[in-house]
Order: sequence, then C-alpha cells, then structure tokens
Amino acid sequence: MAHYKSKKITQLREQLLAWYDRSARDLPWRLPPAQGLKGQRPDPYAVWLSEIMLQQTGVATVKTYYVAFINRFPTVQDLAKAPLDDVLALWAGLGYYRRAHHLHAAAKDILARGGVPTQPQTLQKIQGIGPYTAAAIAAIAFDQPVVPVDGNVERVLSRLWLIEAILPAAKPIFWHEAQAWMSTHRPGDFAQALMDLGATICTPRTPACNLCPWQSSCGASKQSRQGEFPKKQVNKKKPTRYGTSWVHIDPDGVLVTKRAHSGLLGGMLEVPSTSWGDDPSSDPCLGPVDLPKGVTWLDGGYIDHVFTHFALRVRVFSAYSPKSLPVVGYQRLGLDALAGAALPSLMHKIIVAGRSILAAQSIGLDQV
DNA sequence: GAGACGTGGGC
DNA sequence: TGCCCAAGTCT
Repeated sequence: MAHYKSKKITQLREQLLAWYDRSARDLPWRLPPAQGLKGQRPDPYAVWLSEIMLQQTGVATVKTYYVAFINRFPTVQDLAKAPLDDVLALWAGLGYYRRAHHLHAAAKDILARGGVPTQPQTLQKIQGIGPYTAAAIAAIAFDQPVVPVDGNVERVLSRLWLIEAILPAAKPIFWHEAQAWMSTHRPGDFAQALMDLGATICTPRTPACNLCPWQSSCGASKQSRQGEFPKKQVNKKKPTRYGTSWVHIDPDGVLVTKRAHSGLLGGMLEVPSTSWGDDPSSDPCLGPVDLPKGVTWLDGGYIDHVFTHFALRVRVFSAYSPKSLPVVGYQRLGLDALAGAALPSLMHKIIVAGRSILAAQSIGLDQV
C-alpha cells in the first residue's frame, strides 16, 4: 500500500464515520452510533439473525420479518428449541429457504458453542455463515477489525478507486482492497457506514453523489462514469418451465403436502402439482394420481412466477367439495391458517388464484 | 468456476 | 414485459 493511499484512507474513514454519525439508518437490529460510542454493543443474536435475513434481500422486506421473528424467538435458545416448521412458517415469503434450515441448525450449534463466536474464522464454521456474514457479525457485534464485503462495498469501492476488475471473478481483489480499510477504530460502525452509503447514496442507478461524503475523492464521480461500476459479467437469460397445480378445498381447508427438505422451496408446503418441465404442452394428467375423485375441476388459467434461475408458468385447476375429503399423503390447511403457514409465495399465489375461480363461480361461497 | 437457490420492487 | 437489483452461501 502506497503511503499516500494509506494516509488518504485514514482521512476518508473519518469522513465516512462523521457522515454515519448524522445519517445512520434507524434499523430494528441496529444500535445507534451514539450508543456504540458510549461502549454499548448490539445483541450478537440480533446481528446474526439480521445478517442472514439480509443475504440477497432488501432492508425494506427484511424489517417486517425480522420484527416478527425476534418477537417469536427473542433468544437463540428460543430459536434452537423451536420446531423447524415454526421457523419455516415465519420465513415463508422471504425466499432462499435454505437460510431458514441453516438458521435453525446454527442456533443449536451456537448454543453448544456457548454463544455467537467472535472471530470470523470461527463464525464461518457455522451453517449459513460465509466470508461476508462472518466478517459482518465480527465487526458489528464484536467490533473486530475486519471489513465485510458485500454488493454495496463492491459498488462503493469500485467507483471510488475506479476498479475495473469484473465481478464475480474479481471478488478476491475487492476483498483485498477492502481490508486495506481495516482499523481498530470503530470497525462495526465503519462496516455499517459503508453499507449505508451504498444503500442510500452510492446506489446502483442515479447515485446521490451531491450528498456523498466522498464525492470530491470519487474517481467515477469525477469522470461521470458512476454507471460503469462495478463491472459485472452479464447475466444469462433464464429458461421458462411449465407445470400444473390443483387447488382442492373442502370444509377442512386446502389440500397441501410438504416438499422435500433439500432443493427448491425445501421443507415448505405445496398444493398437489406436477413436476416442472420444459414442455409447455405437457399433459397435466402426468400429475399426482391420488387427487380427490368425483369432483369437478375448474380451469383457473395460469399464473407466472420468476425464480432466480428459471421462470415458471403454472396452470391452475380448482375444485370444492362440501364434505371432508382426506387424501393419503396430504394434509388440510385451514383457510384461516394460510397467513401463518409455511407457504412459499408461489403457492400462496396459486391458492389465491384457485379460490378466486371458485368464488367467481359462486362455489362454496361461505367457505371459499 | 458455475449453477442452484426466492421474492418484490424499480424503471 | 423483461431485466436488474438486494447486507451471499453451498455444492
């Protein structure tokens, strides 16, 4: 590290921390910087939980889930002793459900370890905690001198220093660049300040450079090339897959079953469905053979849903039975229990579509 | 290294 | 509509 850059970094650190002291976002899991300056630290459990929820997920979305989660499971003990299904139900709609499985297993692990580890190296041994999250928890919860590198930090640093390296291959370069900022002076606040800057000022599109404490030092801003950074590999187009689902409602509720614990929507509930294939005209009769017999299936059209790596078009059929109709291998989910169930957004959409078709036909009016 | 893994919002 | 984006991790 050249001496001039080291000196520059010290100055920039102070500018950013000063900005953070007056501009820090007020977040449910966060300790305000003023309290941190008085020697307080946030609850490591809260920091860990928030960081897991924030992986690839926006702050606005996480807030609601975080509050519900921390109220239901105020401590790591509460989480560790809870049934997995309760955890999945609270996670429903947040996505990346493997995170919830990891979180539950990690709670037991953390208990066994006597608490949340303080060192990045140890933190990374825990399920669901990678290089970023380990550094974030160590810095924010324990004021360890590390600089977590997430998408915000990559964007901010690439613009500041005009780093042309292409992500994600260049992740090691960014990690190295970021550690040059490491300091024992307020490392937790510095980490959060960097992320706040990326989230509120140095945004992907139309950054608010005029409000940025680093504007006069920013290479991209000087050259009006903010939009070029960070350099990223272009995304591949995602394929479309097709399937069929059946929404069956009787007095006990809608017919559902639990998906396998591994893979897509792992451990979550689903309505009877075909597998999802590449053929748009695949025969829906290839679906579950144990659907209720002797009911009239109404065609509910289709609904579209987009996953990370493929788009999905599901044809929906729905039917109502005025008397209980149990099906082997399935359970009934009461219609008043939908909101609190482990239903992924996709399945929620499908059920809503199925119900609206029945309602439109005035079928089972008071029940559907 | 590349692909799997959700969802909602912005433009 | 479609594409990008959001505090990544695991295989």
